[in-house]
Amino acid sequence: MVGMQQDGAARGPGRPREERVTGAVLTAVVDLVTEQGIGAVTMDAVASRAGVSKPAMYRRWPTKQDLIIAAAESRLGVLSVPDLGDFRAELRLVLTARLEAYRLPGSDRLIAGLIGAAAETGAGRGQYAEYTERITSETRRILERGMARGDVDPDTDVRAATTLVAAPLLFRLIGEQETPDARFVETLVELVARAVGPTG
Amino acid sequence: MVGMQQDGAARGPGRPREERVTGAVLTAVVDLVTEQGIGAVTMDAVASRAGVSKPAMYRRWPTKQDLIIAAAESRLGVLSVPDLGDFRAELRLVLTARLEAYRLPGSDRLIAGLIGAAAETGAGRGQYAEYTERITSETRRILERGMARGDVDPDTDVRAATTLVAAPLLFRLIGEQETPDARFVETLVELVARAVGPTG
Amino acid sequence: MVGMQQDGAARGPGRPREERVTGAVLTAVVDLVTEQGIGAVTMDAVASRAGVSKPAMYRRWPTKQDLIIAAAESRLGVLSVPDLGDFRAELRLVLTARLEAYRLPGSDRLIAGLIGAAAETGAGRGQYAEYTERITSETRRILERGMARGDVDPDTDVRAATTLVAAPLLFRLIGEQETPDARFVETLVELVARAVGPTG
Amino acid sequence: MVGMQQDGAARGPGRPREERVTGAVLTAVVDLVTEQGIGAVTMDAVASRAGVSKPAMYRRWPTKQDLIIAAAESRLGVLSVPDLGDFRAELRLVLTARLEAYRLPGSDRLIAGLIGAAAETGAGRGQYAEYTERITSETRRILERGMARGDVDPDTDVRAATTLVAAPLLFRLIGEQETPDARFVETLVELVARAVGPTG
DNA sequence: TAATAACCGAGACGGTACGTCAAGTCTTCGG
DNA sequence: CCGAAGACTTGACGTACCGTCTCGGTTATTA
Repeated sequence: MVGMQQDGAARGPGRPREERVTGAVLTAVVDLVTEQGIGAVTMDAVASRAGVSKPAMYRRWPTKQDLIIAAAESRLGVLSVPDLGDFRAELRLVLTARLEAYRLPGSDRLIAGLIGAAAETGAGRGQYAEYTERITSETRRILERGMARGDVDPDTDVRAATTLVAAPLLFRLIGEQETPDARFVETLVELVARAVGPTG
Repeated sequence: MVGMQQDGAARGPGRPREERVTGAVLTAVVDLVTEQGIGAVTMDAVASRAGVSKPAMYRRWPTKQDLIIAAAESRLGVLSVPDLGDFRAELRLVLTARLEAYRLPGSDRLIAGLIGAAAETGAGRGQYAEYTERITSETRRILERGMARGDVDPDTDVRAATTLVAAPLLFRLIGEQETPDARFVETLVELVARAVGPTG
Repeated sequence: MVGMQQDGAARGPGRPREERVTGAVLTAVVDLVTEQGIGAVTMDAVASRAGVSKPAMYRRWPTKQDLIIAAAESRLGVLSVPDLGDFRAELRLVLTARLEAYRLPGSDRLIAGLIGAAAETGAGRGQYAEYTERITSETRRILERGMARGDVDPDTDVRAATTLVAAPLLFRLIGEQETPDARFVETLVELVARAVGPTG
Repeated sequence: MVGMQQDGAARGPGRPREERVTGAVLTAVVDLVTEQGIGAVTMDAVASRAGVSKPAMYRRWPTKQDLIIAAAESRLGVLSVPDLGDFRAELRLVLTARLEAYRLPGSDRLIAGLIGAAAETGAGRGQYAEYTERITSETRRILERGMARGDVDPDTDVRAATTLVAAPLLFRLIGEQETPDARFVETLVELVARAVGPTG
């Protein structure tokens, strides 16, 4: 998270932050995006909807971008894929997890808003890259595991292959403006497996 | 284009629009984005830089989003790939053309701005989808040609494969915040060719 | 009038001006003021309502102020009071003529607009003063006639007295926002007659 | 005043308005009018000159008209004339007070702007009438006092006489475009005193 | 128990951009 | 040359949003 206090640390003096605020704000952002698009995500609108004051928000997220990123992350469980002994199966698990996140209502607009927000400032770009990294890292791990195991071609360019896996779902959601479905995931698994599978 | 008059049509009464304005404005947008990022693309700034008045701009593009979309489109030549007798070669040609467009300075910011702009209004979405269609249509054609020719698996899901081709370059540019290079294109050609190549 | 061609003069080459335009425009101004206030008197609105083009208007009245003054004048017949042998009677005639003009619907707004228009530019001020002069000149004449005749105090300051006569009707209309009536005129005649009547 | 908070009242929650803003803005309006005419009274210009933001101005005065009216009012001290035992003397005092206000530089343009502003909106008219009321009320009072005392004709129409007193100074300033002087006031005192003095 | 420190809602603040509107000019076509 | 139609520049309008700050008050930890 961005700008959040550590939990276990010894709390300093003064009134502690109300837990209520953080949750209410993130929920308000997601709801507003879902119902009315990111155009409706105004700091004032979020504050009003969450029943919270603006300073309380800015204490937690120093800019709007930070808030939107946090809201997007709150929809994306951190994924950890165990070794299933099979590249295809692990790949299917990764993509299905992403699919589920993308199928939540408003995800498309939230992510598009995220991209737009990152584009507006040079400042927000680092945080956005970090966000992307989180999306791709698990894919990289299963590719490497597959190479070690032998069901992925050992000559594969891992970074390129990772991009190949991560991009299509997002492109369908944002570029083609269409919510991806399970069939699409299944097709992708097949295509990617053939692309990086061991040669002949 | 958005809101532009037909060319050959008989002109109505009144003073005709000055061609100069349209070109100067689109150029100004692209230049501003390139030099200072979309944050600098203010309607006033564009007007000032193009030596044009704001009302003249709003007559052509009713909102800022429309203007940004039009500017992005003005950077994208319509691509037509001839039959080269080989799927790999045609695929390389398509991706290289896209690569060149993306390597133009400021393309990343322009496209990110485009996504953000489209996300802000329900209105802009149709135009954005149209923009995506232009990116993907040629790819679809060469896939179909390949299937007819026999160097693409006849069972391939064409739409899914199209997405697989179009997405990674864009993801690298926008998501990973990195300008793609020729090596990446080469790797992609190889991966995609193996993914959709004839089985066995 | 301002900026109008002489009538009898030898006309130059080219299409002559249509008489229709002048009348239609002045009527449109008065109607718009009456119905919606001077806020609605836009050059475009007037042109549209009169079924006339803007250049045609600007050929006749070089600025908006000129047009408004012309419209105001079109409501104010030039007054000429004959010698009635009695100051009170002549004064009553002058004030009644003004009363009738002021009672026309929209007169208050037209005059207030006139003042506002004159205030906006140093340029319009001369024309406005000329307009005021036309209002006051007849009053000055009957005062002088009364002094000669003997029913006005020969020591009267004519300019001050003229102001005393001209001002109250206008003040009631504009300042007190109330349409003056015949009783008010009668009272004014009495008050003014006592103010400037022969002493002793 | 227009839209201003009560003084003694318990203040509501939230950051209180800065007193500085109100004063600085009114001063800026008066200065701009004085130096360059009401044509120069732009909301942006006022804001810039007062060192204040536009929204801060619009929070206090919802339209430009309201601001101009408020600025005009800020130049008009509330007048209270004591019983001097003589109608002429009290009348002279009232008119001299008005004269001084009108002689302040820029008063003519400020008042003309005020009339124009009030004319543009139905909304502003109430406030303008209130402004006029303030000008005339003290005159009404001294007339009534004079009637009680006996140096004013008991049959005088008080409202008409009030108008007779208030109007000429303003007409000279606005209509005749001339700053009134002490001699004019003296002449008016004499004329009005004869108009309403006891008969016979 | 008192002081202190950080929190809370409410809402005003400066700044900046938005999209609109009006005035007055200019350009095309046709009469 | 006049007319209608409509685009053009200039410049102001009133609004919206961002991120900050100032209030009066509350809630915890420390002295």
